[in-house]
Amino acid sequence: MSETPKKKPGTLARLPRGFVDRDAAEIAGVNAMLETIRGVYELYGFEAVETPAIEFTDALGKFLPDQDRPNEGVFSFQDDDEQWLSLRYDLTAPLARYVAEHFDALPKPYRSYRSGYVFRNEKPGPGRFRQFMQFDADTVGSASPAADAEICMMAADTMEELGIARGDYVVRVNNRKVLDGVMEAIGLGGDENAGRRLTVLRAIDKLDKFGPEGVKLLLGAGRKDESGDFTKGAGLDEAQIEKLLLFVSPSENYYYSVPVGDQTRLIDDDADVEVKEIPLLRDLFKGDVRAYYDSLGLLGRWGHLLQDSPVGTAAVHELNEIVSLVRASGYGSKRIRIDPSVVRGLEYYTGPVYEVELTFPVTNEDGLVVRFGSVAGGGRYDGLVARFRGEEVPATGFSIGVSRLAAALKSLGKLGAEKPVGPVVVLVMDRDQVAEYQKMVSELRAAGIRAEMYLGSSGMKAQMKYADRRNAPAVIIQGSNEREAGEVMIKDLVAGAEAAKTITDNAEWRAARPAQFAAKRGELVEKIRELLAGR
RNA sequence: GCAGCCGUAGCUCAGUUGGUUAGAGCGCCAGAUUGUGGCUCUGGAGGUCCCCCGUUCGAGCCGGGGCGGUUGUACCA
Repeated sequence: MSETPKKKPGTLARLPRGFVDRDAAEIAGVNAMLETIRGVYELYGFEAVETPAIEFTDALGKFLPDQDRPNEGVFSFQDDDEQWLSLRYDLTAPLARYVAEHFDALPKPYRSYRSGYVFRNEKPGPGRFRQFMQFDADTVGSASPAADAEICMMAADTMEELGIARGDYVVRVNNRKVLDGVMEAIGLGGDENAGRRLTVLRAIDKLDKFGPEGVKLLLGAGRKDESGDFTKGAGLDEAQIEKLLLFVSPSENYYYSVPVGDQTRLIDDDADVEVKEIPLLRDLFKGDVRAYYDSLGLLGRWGHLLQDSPVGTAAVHELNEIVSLVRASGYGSKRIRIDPSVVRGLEYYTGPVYEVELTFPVTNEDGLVVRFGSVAGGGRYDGLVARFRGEEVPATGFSIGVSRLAAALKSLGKLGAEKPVGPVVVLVMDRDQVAEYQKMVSELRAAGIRAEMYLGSSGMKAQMKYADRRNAPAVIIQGSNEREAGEVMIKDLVAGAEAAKTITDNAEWRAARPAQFAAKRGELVEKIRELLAGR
């Protein structure tokens, strides 16, 4: 007795960082979300296909892990036969493997969708986890910008089906080849400048985060963050920076151009009216380059700036086609727009890239207002399947970050974050009557009503607390009194809680026993059904 | 990875110039109430003061190192 009982050391109940448990409310909410997304994709004619969570490491397009840091970025391990395997870090690379493996049997173009967990071995942050869910849709085997346009429209539809209002999100579109063309134009072409091009692209990607001033620093000498840490810049000169910023500065005018006869006409994005012809405009603004570009809108400006670059010109044409396709279907610039700051995945994208951004302020768990930013993204990856086959296979697709989007929907109140209604609980009043209680449960279950018998060993008060905690709609009480009368006592917990709000006195509370009624034992199922139907 | 801030009960946090047995609120469990959720009251359980080393007669507090968390930044297939 004198000895204090030492607590056994035991195993620490803890989760590695970047991983989360999901409770019933969360699962229900996300499942509803997945069903909604699936509905939109099916409507667009996409079909389901799934691949496993583990692939050969090289199939994911990842270099083999080196000895010292085999898990840098990707969770990897060696199989019995010493081949390297990895947990997938996205759903696109595995799809490319799938398509390549079943190429002859698949209809092409091949539209498919899939959802699942992906894994990244990196530092987690707010809204960033090491295991998270993605929902992808891809079209493989079509090089047409119509395939890209379709994905963008589907992305917009998905957001609205999920309850995000028009104007609270935007699908931003860019083209990797446009960026390549610009690099060339400022003298950053060629293999020897590959490293600097990367730095420049990354700087442009930060445009909406740091603004033009911050990007200017990153393109030049470098930038210091608020903790005092310094990020080295791209080291461009004033003229190059000026040109780049002119190129990527957003335009108030969302025009796109359509050929009419041998002329090109500008069409206003939203109003869908013809504006003016380019040759006229060029004369009008002679001498004022900025004003001229502004009047052209983004695509007009780009077309002009890139007129000497074949790649850039082709890219602008692609964007023009995407825009005119989505406009023709009624998707205005509030929903889908060209945005110069979209860079994305620096590795495998080869053409149009897109990103879905939420534009409304989100209040996080700590009550702070944060910009939520990107919840989905994708683009064209014509080279990915080619890694498995000799020939290039054009493909485009996008990926929704389900976990992130779920958090945003929760903040909007569009995700059922309510605790799901629990089962009807049959209390155990007398231990020797367990068989009878179990029979009640069976009758309810046979009638399709969620029900359970209390399986613990505590007294009635604890059983009531249990039912409360389960969010049970009702409990069934049968003690000796009721049993002798051939009855059961049914207590409506929701109505009871409501009634109790006005009772402050303890004696009254105990005497009142609100919202409960006796029913004949034979009418149990019927009465419960009525009670639940009243909800 | 780099930089800043922070680690005391399940949670949120007090804790004096370094000094006896480390506290509060909330939550949890039980009783008041033979068989009724809430309120109230009473009682109870719950601590490696993140870890290790050092300084000291003495460390939750001071010093060094590590680990963990968080924020910014980098990376993001």
